[in-house]
Amino acid sequence: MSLRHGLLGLLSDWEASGYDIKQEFDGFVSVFWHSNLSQIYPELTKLEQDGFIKSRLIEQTGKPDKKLYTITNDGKSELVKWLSKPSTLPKRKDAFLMQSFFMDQLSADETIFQLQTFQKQQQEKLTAMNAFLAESLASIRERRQVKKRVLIASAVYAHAIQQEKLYLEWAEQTQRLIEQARPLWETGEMDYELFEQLLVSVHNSF
Amino acid sequence: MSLRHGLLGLLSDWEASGYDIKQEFDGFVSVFWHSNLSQIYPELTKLEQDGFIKSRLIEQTGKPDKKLYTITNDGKSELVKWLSKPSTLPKRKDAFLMQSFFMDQLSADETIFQLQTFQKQQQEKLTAMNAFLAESLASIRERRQVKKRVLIASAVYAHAIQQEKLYLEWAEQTQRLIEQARPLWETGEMDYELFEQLLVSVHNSF
DNA sequence: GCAGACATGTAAAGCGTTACATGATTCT
DNA sequence: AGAATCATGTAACGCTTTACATGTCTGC
Repeated sequence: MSLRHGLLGLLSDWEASGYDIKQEFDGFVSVFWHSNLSQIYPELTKLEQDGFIKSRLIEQTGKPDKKLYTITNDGKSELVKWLSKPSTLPKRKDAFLMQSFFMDQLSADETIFQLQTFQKQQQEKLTAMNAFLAESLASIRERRQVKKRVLIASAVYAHAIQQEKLYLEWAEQTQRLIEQARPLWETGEMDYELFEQLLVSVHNSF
Repeated sequence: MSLRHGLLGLLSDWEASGYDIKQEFDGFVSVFWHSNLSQIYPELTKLEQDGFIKSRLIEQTGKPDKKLYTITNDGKSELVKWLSKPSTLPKRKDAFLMQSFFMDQLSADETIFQLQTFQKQQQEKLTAMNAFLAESLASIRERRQVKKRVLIASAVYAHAIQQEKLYLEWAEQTQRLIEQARPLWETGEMDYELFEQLLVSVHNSF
């Protein structure tokens, strides 16, 4: 039931089309949610049928016509109801961490290569996110836009950046760990003292 | 296609039943994946049909009989094939961050209450995770278990703990942020200088 | 006596992704 | 000439969750 409430949330302070909403899901909102147009359009139709949003048709020339949605009072109270409900802690699904977990099945070089590939992509993502936040902040300043949503959005995005940064650092650290544990990968065995030392270093890294 | 490979990964160094695997999904593995028995059992059946795993029936008294699965050579090479493939960056879906993003629709007190509720649950989770890691490390030491999987598992788990800790700290920080921005919540307006200052503090928190 | 651990499954409903379908305008 | 942007949708398929179904033993 989260896409539903995500749509209501976005429409709670913004008149938008399905297409507009998709842009947000690919931009700012992507740090905590995403969705496809083929899911968004039917969900908007359902929300309108339930009376939580209503639409008006904008005829355009040169571009296809579009439907702009706004939230109704019913929709707003449904949103507030959802916001007031304590949410269960998010359950993580992370295919890359899962891959990492099983990488004892690969050679040391292959393992490090995989971590490096991830690291590069992650670094690019972080750079883009930093640029995006800087740009947003600049635009907020320029327009002197004092809004609650703007403040929270910054806090949420800053947190997302920190998360991604931590993940990047982990990928770097773990490459060094595998490098140090090379004998274990190469021969399947290792001096217990060194092993213990590595475990301790992992434990102390936080 | 990730549950499939998760099952192969777990069976790659362990003979286990569907029920055993579910225990792992609720324990250690839960930091990066989870699943239900009603999904695990059919998937195991499919994997066996595809020749990636094979089973033997253990007859038990007092308990229901159980099927223990082991990985086949085909299964192992399928796993390695998957492990060697670079995975796309994980896309986050986090209903609580989404709620937070829209909390400008609640009062300052309600917003802080929601963050506090999350904080408490998150604190409990972290405490449990710390205890779990300490226990694992103790058991590893006791059994002098020198294994690649053990080393990676520790690194993965330590990272998961850091992630959760960061999230907890964010919830604490954000409560303070809302507190400082109370005029914005209460009256809808705020001194631009103070607002800018808050934005800068969010930006500098990382 | 009842809850929980052990153990395996099926069925239905809900959620999410990918592919298909259309069509004008603008940019490279 | 071909790709990208704007704009809305349907259909098929796959993945995930929740509910249903069964039955013994152990501990409170």
